[in-house]
Amino acid sequence: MKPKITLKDIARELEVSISTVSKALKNSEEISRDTKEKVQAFAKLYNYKPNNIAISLKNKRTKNIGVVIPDIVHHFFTTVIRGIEKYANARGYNVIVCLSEESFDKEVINMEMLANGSIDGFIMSLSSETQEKGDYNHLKEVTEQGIPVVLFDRITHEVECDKVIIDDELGAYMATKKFIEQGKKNIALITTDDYLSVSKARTMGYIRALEESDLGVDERKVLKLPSMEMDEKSIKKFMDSQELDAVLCVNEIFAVYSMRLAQQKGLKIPEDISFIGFTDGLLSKYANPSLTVVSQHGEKMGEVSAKMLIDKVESEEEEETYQTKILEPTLVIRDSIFH
Amino acid sequence: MKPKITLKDIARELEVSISTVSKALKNSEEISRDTKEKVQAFAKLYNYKPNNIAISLKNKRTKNIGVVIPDIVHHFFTTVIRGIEKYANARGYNVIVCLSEESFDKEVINMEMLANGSIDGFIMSLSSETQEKGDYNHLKEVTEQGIPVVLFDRITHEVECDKVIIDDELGAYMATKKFIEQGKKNIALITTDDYLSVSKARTMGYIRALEESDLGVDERKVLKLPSMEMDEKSIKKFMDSQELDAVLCVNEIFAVYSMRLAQQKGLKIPEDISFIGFTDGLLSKYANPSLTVVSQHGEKMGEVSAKMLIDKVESEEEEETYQTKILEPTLVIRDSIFH
DNA sequence: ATGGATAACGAAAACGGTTTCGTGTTAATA
DNA sequence: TATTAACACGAAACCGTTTTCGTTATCCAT
Repeated sequence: MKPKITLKDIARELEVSISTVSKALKNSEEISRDTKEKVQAFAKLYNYKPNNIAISLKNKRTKNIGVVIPDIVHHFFTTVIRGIEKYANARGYNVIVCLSEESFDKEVINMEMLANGSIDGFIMSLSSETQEKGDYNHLKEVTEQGIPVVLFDRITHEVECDKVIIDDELGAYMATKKFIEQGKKNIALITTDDYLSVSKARTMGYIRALEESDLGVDERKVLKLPSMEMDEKSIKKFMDSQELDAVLCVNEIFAVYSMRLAQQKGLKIPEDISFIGFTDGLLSKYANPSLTVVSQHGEKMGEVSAKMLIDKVESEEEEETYQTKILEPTLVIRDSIFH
Repeated sequence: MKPKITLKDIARELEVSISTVSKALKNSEEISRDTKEKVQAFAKLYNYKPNNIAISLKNKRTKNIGVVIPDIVHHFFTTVIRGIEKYANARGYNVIVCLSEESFDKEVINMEMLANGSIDGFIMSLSSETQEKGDYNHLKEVTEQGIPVVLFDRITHEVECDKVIIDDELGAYMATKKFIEQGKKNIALITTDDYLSVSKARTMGYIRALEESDLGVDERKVLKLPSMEMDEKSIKKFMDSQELDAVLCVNEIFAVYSMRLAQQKGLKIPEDISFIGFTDGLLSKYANPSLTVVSQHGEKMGEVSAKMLIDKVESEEEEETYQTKILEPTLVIRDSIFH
């Protein structure tokens, strides 16, 4: 086993001071050509690499960014992470991923762990429990310490920080409008309780589209589940209780499942009943029929979030000005609606 | 903005030395009750938390583990990460995720970045490019420096380190045998080139099952794609070229896609043709019909990997003894085969 | 009064770097 | 020859902890 070599080791071997070695490796003008060459050759030979931790301590910069998300086994979050990771990596940053698993306590603990010097900033999406409680003190504490935070997707307006969201209201509006244009009359919505910021916005978009049309909103056509967890019984009961010809769902799982229920009843998709979901994941692409979705552009969202965070981390000024970037959703047309 | 408070700050305010503060906070016997209470009260009041970086430098322990995987937008890797994260977190470790994106160079760069003090050990799954090249020097360098490594799923025997895999050969054997038991005669395999360790093992299991039966192996019934990337044309051509009554696929995407091809030809699943895939993801569960799969137990795999790594990191002795854990795959029966 | 034990605390080194500010030597200039 | 500037390098502080090893002061026994 050959352990890592340090500046001190090089200094000792070459009989110069540590400062000289440090400067020589940085090609400082202060050091003579001779010495520099000697030091650099020696360093290369023994594969010297500076210790990240020591540099972090000195610079008060870790080049790590903390990502705290509710779940990783959801396609959307996964793509966001990929976007963050790609962008951050290109700028020399590493990504520390922590999962809150929709739990307020875990979110708090994770943030506290990371806030003590492990990271330069946070990118996060709130757990459902946090949004339900409406308690954002852990976020406020972090921002008060001067640690930059970027909130994405599941955000709150009670914390002053940068934010990145897609226009969920618009996405739902576009989808609902599409149904209306295609002559659908009984358009249902399967969503979750309003405390989830995204569900609330999507519900509003659905309502706006219907109110703009002659159809109007029928509350019986809206199913609000307690969470994003799959709840087969409630969906089945809902689907069985009425005649529908279009269903908008806040995620792809609900959509694919309700498509199957419709198929089991012998309905033809999209002729008898059409479906649109949120999240452009594998499921949508390979479902049968393939599912039309409102794409949230997760990877783009991750990229934008990472850029905002790193820009703030690296900016000298302490501007207290925060922005909210709103990305446009797009409709990815597939076979679950008319083309 | 109130910046983080340090030992030095407390020492100055309370007019004691830094050492005294440090000891007082650790409840050292050396310090008088009075002083301890004073210090602890002050620390609590100002919410003192030790700086992780400083502690890391001192202890030469970061409490971070590096996870390097080819891709994160694959259900299997995602579940592994979740397993790692849960276990590591419970033991006070954070997880730094780096994506190689199936690229050898990125894998090398990521490892070099992390190996300079940022992490206490690696958990990784090899990129396809690395397995294709067969160049494992980056892994060897890391282990030579005394940094523990755990390889999972996509492993190599050329590196001495702990390993965690599922018995891919057995998984494919079980699946193929199931087809045979159900009277299937023309059993195809859609896999990738043998350089991917998992594909090779699965192909071997498929072959063993067939050879044990009267059927024997027909090379025309085996499709080897260049990578795990979806290749619709090749699969379509393969499926159209012959009469099959069962198909085993090395992932769920290939399986779901070929199921759809069969359905388009008017074949009934599972009566006319049955399907089994690898990876128990969303797709399998919500496909229509739902897909029978060989479950790889990703979360368990992550947990086991994390346990092995952390145990090694925290063990004093430098035992040079490595183990390979082989997890048993299980068949998750769904509607794409007879029940 | 002297010696030793004990209690309570501080100084300083160490972790591995970066960086500021000398300092000694040499060579050029007055 | 004396002064000075340039050159090449080293000492030391610093980042925030932990930890070892003193160093006082007090107290008790002799």
